[in-house]
Amino acid sequence: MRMSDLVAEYIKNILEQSDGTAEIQRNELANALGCVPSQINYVLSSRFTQENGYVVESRRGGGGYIRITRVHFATDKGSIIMHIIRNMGNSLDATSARIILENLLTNRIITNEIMKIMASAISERAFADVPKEYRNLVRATVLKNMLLTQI
Amino acid sequence: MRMSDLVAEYIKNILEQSDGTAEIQRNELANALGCVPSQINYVLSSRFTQENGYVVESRRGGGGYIRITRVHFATDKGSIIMHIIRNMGNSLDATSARIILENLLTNRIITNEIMKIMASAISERAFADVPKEYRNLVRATVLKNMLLTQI
DNA sequence: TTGATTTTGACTTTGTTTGACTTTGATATT
DNA sequence: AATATCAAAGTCAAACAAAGTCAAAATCAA
Repeated sequence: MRMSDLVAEYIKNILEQSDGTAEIQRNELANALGCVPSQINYVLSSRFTQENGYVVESRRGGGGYIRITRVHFATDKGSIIMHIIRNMGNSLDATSARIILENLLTNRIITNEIMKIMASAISERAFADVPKEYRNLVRATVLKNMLLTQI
Repeated sequence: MRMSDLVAEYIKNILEQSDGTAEIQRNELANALGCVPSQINYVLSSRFTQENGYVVESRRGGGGYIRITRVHFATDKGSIIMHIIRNMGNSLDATSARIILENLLTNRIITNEIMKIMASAISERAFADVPKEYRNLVRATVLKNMLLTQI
């Protein structure tokens, strides 16, 4: 079996047993499974993606950690949001973003207040400092991140 | 748990219970929590900053003390948020952002849900596609935009 | 056989902890 | 009043403890 699959399985196991959240230490885990630490990063970025419903947070320095959270989308709301995330692609222009948010509001998946926060976060104005060629990429990533908190 | 978080929590606890002001003795506290005295200074300078609405005063010598006060120059949500926006500058690293949001939550200026949305929108991962030299600029702009919706 | 995926490791960045040394204020001593 | 002593807190840089990045090398699959 591939190392990366082993790592993925290991993390999924923790998620199962803890109902959705796994907090690991990169070096420790790498050591336990007998791989280099950066392998963990590879697995996280290739398998525990937003599209698959995972949120990954981390902190460096003493007492650092990597936390993987699985959002489970059994509800209507959840599957609608995941559907959007999966179909969004990795680039999103401002107009499409607005339409997505309006639809979410219309269908009462998110509240008006939350819609406004999200809209403000991914507006053209918010990305004024981002070089043009990256804006739509960032917009997609940021929106996916925010939507994942709503499941 | 990190020593620094422990110290921060301890101080915040006192602030809660005393409605806004904590007076400690550095050596005593360090001793009680089992850390070196300068750790306290580290925590104060990294977590209880002016931008986050804390004032730290102290006195050396016999009978010395450190007093931490939580201040809200304004009492309404709007002015507190405006104060933060004005003092943020145009660049903001992930750690400072985290601390600002944590403090907004602690002081009940924003709800937990909104804190999470904002945190997800400005996390280091959300900006993975943004060239490094722009990330902190974007983070500041995005956060300001989101905070403005809360006024 | 060639393009995608995985593995590896050297190097970077971030955040925390520690301790030696300095400064300041209060109190006791001359 | 001047000085010595003691009891705080402050500073700063080095050591430590994580995680992240990136690209080369190895492997796999079509």
